[in-house]
Amino acid sequence: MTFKYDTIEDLIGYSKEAEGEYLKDIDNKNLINKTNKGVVGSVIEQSFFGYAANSKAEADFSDIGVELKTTGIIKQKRGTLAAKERLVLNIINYMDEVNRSFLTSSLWTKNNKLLIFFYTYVRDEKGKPDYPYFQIVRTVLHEFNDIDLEIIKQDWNIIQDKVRNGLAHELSEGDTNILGACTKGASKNSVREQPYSDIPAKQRAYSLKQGYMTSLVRQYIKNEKLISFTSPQELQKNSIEDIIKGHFQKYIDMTDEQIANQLGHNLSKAKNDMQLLISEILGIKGTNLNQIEEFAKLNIKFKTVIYTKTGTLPESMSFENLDFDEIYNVGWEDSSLKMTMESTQWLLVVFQKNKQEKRVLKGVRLWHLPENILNNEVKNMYEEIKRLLYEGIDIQIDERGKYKNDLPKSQFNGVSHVRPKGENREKSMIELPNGQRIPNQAFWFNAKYIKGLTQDIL
DNA sequence: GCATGATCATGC
DNA sequence: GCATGATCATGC
Repeated sequence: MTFKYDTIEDLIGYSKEAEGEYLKDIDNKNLINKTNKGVVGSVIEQSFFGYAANSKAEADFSDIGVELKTTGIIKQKRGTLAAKERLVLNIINYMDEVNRSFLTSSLWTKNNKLLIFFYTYVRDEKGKPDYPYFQIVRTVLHEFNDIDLEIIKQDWNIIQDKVRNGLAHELSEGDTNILGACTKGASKNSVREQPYSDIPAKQRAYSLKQGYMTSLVRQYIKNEKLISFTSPQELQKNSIEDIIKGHFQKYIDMTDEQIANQLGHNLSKAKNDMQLLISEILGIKGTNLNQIEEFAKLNIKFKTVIYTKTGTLPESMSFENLDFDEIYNVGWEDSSLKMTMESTQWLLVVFQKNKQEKRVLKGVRLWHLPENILNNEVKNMYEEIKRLLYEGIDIQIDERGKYKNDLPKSQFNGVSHVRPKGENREKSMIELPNGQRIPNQAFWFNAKYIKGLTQDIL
């Protein structure tokens, strides 16, 4: 193989020429019609750069230490941009990687400089990917900053520790923050040997998680500025969760008013007020949490959990409105519900009301939905909704004008349910794919389930 | 106390 | 004008 790029600058310079181009105009080898999965990577490698597909261990542009990657951007409901998926890096050879240090790891040697082609992932009117009209919007040489690097090192060590303890078969993407160990292979049966156990482990690859990729989209495409609340030095000693907990520690057992007073913050009824207060607890004034670098990169969202003075948890936890058109058309694996639930970490901020009905901070916890709950209870609920959309939902109106339906209730599996959420009746009616009309519905975690996750904090 | 339907208030 | 966080209302 010969390369015409003697320096990284040359390579970047040439890559910039792809910006604005549609895939159909780059594809001079007619690859779009031959392949589909990974088609963007193939077109960029073979047509734009003109070299043959490879799966070699060294970086794609090994002379200058650069690995080529392509990644899709989607537009979300409200117009914001997000990464379509995690970015998959190299496969983890458990037998070999376990003997390496971070700096000599396959991860670092292959991926420390990434040339990323961001493209818009668009669909045709049938909902299928419209490959010819994928557009390269930005090409970037991405290097990890010091904060990213410390978090990635922590993540790499978490993965290493599991392998060293003979637990490679128990690896899960939820274990880590930026660097994931995602399954990779033709089927569930794609397994590999691991060094300290006889149990075959699923084949996995390092990945940059979706939340992190979305933060790159925001930085590189939208030119958003993110503000950091921690430092590389602090991250060398502590995990993100411990750092967050440390910031909250001195406010525990204070009411939200007392916390606000201490911070010189005026509590308001604004719905982002709790976000502003949490930002201030973390030492940043006047910003929503999504502008904090670590929250963006780790895809941390917050939820308040408010117990009564007697220790009951009256309210379930609501999430996005369900998009019934999507559920009707899209399978579980590609659903936005699965995407949201597997890529988000929730900062649960737990309060309990005191005798005066004031909210008293009891503690915080970083939580993500465990993989087995996602792939069983939540998936089953999704499939049940899908079944009802095909077979018709039983929608009734009682004598008081309340709508009743047979969508999954809290008894369905003890974890989640479907429940209306929206403005008043007139404004919240939506139409289902089969033409039925129903009040807007959202996804909820049952109060009991949330109680089980947080009760010990009281 | 719990389940479930309903809707307010505000930001984007 | 809609999405979303929060909470109310009602019946058992």
